[in-house]
Amino acid sequence: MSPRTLLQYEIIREERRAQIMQVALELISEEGFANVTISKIATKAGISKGLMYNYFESKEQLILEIILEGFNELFCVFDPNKDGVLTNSEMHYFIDEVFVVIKSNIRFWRLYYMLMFQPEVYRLIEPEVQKIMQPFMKTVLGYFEKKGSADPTCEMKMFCSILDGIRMNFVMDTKNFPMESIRKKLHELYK
Amino acid sequence: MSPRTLLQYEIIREERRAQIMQVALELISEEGFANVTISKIATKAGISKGLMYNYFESKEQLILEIILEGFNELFCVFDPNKDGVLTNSEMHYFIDEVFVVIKSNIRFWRLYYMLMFQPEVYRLIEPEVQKIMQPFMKTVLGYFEKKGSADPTCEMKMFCSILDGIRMNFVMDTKNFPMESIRKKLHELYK
Amino acid sequence: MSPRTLLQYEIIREERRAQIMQVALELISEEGFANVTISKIATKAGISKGLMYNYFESKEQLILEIILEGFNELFCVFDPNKDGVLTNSEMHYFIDEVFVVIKSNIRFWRLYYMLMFQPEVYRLIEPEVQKIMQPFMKTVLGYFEKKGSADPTCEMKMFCSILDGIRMNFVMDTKNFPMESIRKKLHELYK
Amino acid sequence: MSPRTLLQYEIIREERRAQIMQVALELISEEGFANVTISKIATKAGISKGLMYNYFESKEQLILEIILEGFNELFCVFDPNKDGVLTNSEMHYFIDEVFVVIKSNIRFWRLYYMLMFQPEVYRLIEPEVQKIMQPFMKTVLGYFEKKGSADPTCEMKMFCSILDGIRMNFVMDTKNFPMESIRKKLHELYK
DNA sequence: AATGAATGAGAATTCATTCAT
DNA sequence: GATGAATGAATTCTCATTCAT
Repeated sequence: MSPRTLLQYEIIREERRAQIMQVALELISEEGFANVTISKIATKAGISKGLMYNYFESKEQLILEIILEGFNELFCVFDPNKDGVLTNSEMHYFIDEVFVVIKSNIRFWRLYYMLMFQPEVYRLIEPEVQKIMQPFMKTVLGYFEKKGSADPTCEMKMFCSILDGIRMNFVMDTKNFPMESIRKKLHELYK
Repeated sequence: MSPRTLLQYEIIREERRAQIMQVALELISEEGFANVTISKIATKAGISKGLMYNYFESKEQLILEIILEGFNELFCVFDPNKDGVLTNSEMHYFIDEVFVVIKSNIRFWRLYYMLMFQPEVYRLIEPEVQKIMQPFMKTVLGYFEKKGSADPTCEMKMFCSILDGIRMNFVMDTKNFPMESIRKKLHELYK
Repeated sequence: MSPRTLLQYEIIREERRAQIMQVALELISEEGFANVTISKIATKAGISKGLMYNYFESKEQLILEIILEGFNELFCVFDPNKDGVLTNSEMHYFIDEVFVVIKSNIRFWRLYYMLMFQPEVYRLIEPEVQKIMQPFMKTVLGYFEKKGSADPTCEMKMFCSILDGIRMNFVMDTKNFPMESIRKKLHELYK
Repeated sequence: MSPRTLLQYEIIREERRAQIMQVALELISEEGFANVTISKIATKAGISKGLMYNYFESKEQLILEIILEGFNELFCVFDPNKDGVLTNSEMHYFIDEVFVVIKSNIRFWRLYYMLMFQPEVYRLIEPEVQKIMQPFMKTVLGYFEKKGSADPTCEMKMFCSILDGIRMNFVMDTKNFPMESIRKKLHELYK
């Protein structure tokens, strides 16, 4: 029989990669970081340990790729127009998007906050995080400057902290967190 | 010299315990959770590995005790008067205290947020966390109810989220976080 | 186009085999034994891992075939005439040939000495080595006997040792070894 | 009971280290390089795998230490007087010593020649080898210069090659190599 | 003939914990 | 109380080999 075509191999690879990343994200999200082993991921993905290394160079790389992919998905959302200037209505669109994004990817955010507090892992992703966060923060800063805030930097940090706090509490206890009213409250706060 | 009394031994023991816990907290805070071993703690504390087990049943127990002690220190602060009712000025005293508490024990809070996102560890401390947080949240809830808030639960969750967000960003990047202006901002927000 | 004949297939097959062996020899010679994997050989040879097993039963077999083929190439040289008797001038022709042979296949000799010191691999090739070396040694022994040496066996072993030492030092540091003057020195020694 | 004294621990450590190195050298010598695992060494030494790492940082380090210790034992022999000048009688003392040294440590020399042909391992020990070999070669070079040799460098390389060849053939087949007559032959050669 | 995904056995290494002294 | 040698289970990672296509 003839061998698989390159395309077929490519498809298999992409599916497997996605599957492994998915499974790894689930496991980390559920069992915490330290308890997830290559073995567990492989078992849950229904493949052998060895095959993991056909798709990812190392456990570290796998984590890195999961987190980077997660960030990449956020990219478009967090940069609504290219001039980096937020109008009032865009600010509120922004806030809504924050809530959409977190609700649609709880596990990623759980992983994100896990990593934030693991210095040795965070160091790995810091550059990427900065690359995404910086323009976002700059845009927000610009917004407060334009509004004539007395201390725009403080306002911006406050805004980011509030978002972090909300996200954090939401991923910690998804069921009981009143996301919808919090969203409204936030709109009100930045009216 | 006369042999030490039982009391003296007890005091020495307690000091040793406290020292070990202190060292462990420092190490975890600096090097992250996964990289701290019993060996490192023992070395930094100037004792042998074996002796660690004379003071703490297991590594898990050591962590648990660190976190519980940290919470115990917060107890008094977070329950200013026994009726659990906050006046306006008490609320602002409260806010100030939050900032004092975090600034005076950054490492503890770093550990706290580390553990928040480690499900299997968090499970261990959850009861304690609840025991401390519940009265606090109830008090805050009462405050917003008394103020006639339309959705006091949401207000309370928002308040807690904001505090978490601030603490989190502060412990993540202590040097650059504008703690003082954020504190003022917060007072303003809850005027 | 007409399909290839069986003969053509056979030729292609042989060429492929030879190429794989060549590539393997290069890799082993450059990167050492332990670091050469079937994967690397296949990649460098431009074929798939799987196909390797179409040409060679196992990694061990591949090594074996490389070394045996190397020896086969030496056969003719080391047995200049069939009576096994060396005249004086043949002895010197011999010495020259030793130098020609080693210079023309440094990598093979490097592999040869690698294997000499890997008992478990050497065991595999020992019979072949013996089959080639024995007549050679016998011939050399005869030479010294005919010359009336007091201890021809010792002379023969000495001669072989010297050759080994020269080869070894040459393959170890090809660039700096004064091969030509050593060759002359050797001729002088056995004048 | 009182704990062991520092001296007692020191003694235990030194004995264990020596034992492990001894066992490792034997195993490598008998089974070849690639087939010796930490597991095998531990088992033969009657200890757990884990304990190996209490004594040696890594497998690589263990090898390195074995080879360096072997070289250190040779140091004194290979530098008979400090001026680095060999008289005729010293040269012959030298030759005798070469034979004494190799006969008394066959396994070390087997390991040495194994390593010579493993580029990736040899790189590790090359500096040490050079440090020991260089003065030796310089001394031998001086000897041939003083004797008025036409090409002292070539003479020196030849001398080294012969020694290598002899050592190599001896460790390869200790039983059948006529060491004593070869020694005499060598004396004769450099009369 | 040809591919490369997949396997599985085994390698090095780490570390919480135990234990004889 | 105090030590650190010793254990053993678990972890990451490698690679020769097989196999469906």
